[in-house]
Amino acid sequence: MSKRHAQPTLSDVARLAGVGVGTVSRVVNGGINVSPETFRKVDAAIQRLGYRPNHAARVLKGGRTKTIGLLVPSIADSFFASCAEAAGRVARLHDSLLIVSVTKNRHDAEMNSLDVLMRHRPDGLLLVPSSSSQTDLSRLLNRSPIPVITFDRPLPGSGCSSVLTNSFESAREATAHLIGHGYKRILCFGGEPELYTIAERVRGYHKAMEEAGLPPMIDTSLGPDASRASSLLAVHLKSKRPPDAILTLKNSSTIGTFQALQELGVPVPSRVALLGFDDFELATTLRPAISVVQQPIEDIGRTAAELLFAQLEGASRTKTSNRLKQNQVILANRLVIRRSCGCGSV
Amino acid sequence: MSKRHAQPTLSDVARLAGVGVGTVSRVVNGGINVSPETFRKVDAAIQRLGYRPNHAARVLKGGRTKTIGLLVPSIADSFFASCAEAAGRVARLHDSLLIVSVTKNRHDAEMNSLDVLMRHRPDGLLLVPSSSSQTDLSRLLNRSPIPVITFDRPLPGSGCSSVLTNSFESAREATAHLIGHGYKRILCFGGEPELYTIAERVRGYHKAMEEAGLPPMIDTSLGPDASRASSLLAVHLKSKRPPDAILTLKNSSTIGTFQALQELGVPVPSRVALLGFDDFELATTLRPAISVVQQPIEDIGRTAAELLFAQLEGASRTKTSNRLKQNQVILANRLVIRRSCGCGSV
DNA sequence: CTGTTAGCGCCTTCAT
DNA sequence: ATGAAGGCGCTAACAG
Repeated sequence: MSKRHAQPTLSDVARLAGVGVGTVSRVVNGGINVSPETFRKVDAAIQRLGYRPNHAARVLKGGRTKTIGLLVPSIADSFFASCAEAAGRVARLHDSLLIVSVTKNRHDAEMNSLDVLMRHRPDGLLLVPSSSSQTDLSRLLNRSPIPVITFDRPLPGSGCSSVLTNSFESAREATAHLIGHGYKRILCFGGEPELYTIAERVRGYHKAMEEAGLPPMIDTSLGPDASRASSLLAVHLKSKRPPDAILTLKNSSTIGTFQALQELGVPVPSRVALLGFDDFELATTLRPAISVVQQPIEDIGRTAAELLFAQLEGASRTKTSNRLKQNQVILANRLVIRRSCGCGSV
Repeated sequence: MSKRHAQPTLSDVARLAGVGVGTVSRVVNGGINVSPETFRKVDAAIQRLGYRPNHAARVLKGGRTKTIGLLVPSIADSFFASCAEAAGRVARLHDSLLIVSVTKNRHDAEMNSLDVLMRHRPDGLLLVPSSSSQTDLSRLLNRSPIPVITFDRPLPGSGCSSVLTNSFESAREATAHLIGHGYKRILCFGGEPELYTIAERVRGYHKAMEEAGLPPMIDTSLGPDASRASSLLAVHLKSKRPPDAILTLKNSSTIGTFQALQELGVPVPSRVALLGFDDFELATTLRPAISVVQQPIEDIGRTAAELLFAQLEGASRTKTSNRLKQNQVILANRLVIRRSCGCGSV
């Protein structure tokens, strides 16, 4: 250890233990073909020096980095945070760590983050693509030799497996539930219609309305945060055909809509019923309790990570990775009925 | 590129461009001392091959890993998720990435995660210590040459800088506010009294009660989740000295307490007032709106990260890191008065 | 300006 | 069972 404060190396240990570096290496990696006595000596030296293998050197030598890249719109968002936690658990089971970066749902930030991320040579990548149709993203991913799983949204044409939920079906089901209550003027309300999940939900809503012979009312101008909910809804409520029910398209829209309704003094569900996408902690505590379509958040993150490690292991032992690569896992959402849709109240 | 699918290396690029590896290296690192024409040639080769520097090799060569370790109790917790997001932003400004791992507030998991994390040789560490007094943690940290900043909680005896909030003072202030309302039987309610922040808040509560000549009522048996809030509160409310106000000690306790009160049919604030630690998104939407002590969450994460990078840069240019190392940043909490404490209602 | 070379720390043969 | 040596991809130092 010539330099001050430098971490001890294999040869430091070897010198202290009076053996060769090869022997120390063997000890570190399980100690096969090492005599008990030597093992003891070396181990003592390791402890005394506080030796830790240099990860970079191992990686350079050709090993895995034991890291998984996680690229999500935001880490502060409860949905993605829970996915991340679940994925992290799986990663740790595989002795791997998560390198996290954010896209803000913007293509430029996404490409940039991805570029930085890839420098670190993660063994695999968990990705929530900001858009479904970025050919440069697909090309970049295709050129890279590591497996990529997208979740929450697919990336068509990239050949990546995806973990999704049945947004279309559950939106249709949720809308049908509202229709079953007798509501005729059901507003489909939210923002970011360019996102896959939002588009699918709008499609499901549309289908259900169509099947019921009801005219669709769609407003996806709310934006990523729900700050404009109140003014937007005020207009809707004053129009000639004010909605008698609202289907909101995501977590923040649901909350924003409820807040706006409360602020505007609109009784829920008697004047306007509410049914929203994504469950949230206080949904049962608000009055009325909010009916929602609940996504299996933990399952999404966990499944995506499991799929990734399956490909990682499959790739190292066989070349039939094609079957795995075509996988598309669709998880089922659950309609959780509480009060805001009109159920339970007279 | 002999091996299939292997990433191109410097020498691959050099060969294709017909130059030496050194020249390619120069181009990659900014292109100083390279003729425009050579630069162009090399750059073209880089593009064509899709070359990316091998991070491991650079690190092995002695460079920074450009990663920051982030070790928090949970990443799904909104408080730590927001801290992480803020820290991540700062990290990206410094061209670094976040490696995230969780402790679950358990010492064994913490040591384990730390061990795995340190293998990756992060340039620095952002840590929320599970306990204030783990000598083995301090020892491990001291032996490692990288700067460590703790946040939310200090790690006395480790020499690490910390970013904290004034839990004691703000709890005292919050309690004083409740006392000012005229409440006499103020219950201090929550769980995990072994955590620094909780202990400090209890201390602040205690101080305020003492100053007012009121007998303290403290129950810290709630546990990490607030599942037992309802049964615990039922007992308190049926006792001879039922509380007329409650100070909750953290986010989940506040929410759990509110839910329990609602469930038990206890009117807030008329029968029991509520004031809680940590703001949350729906605090203004609940009825009554919840009064809280609001922590500057983003600032905590950001400041911790900034402190870390300051040390990182300081260390590389001078040895006067001691002054920096003694830093202890205390951020101010803010008492946000809404309705649940009794303000605004008649 | 550019090519060559010596390691960084580790693992993996290959001898012994 | 152990030691010695080569090379992973890169940067920095030196030679031209």
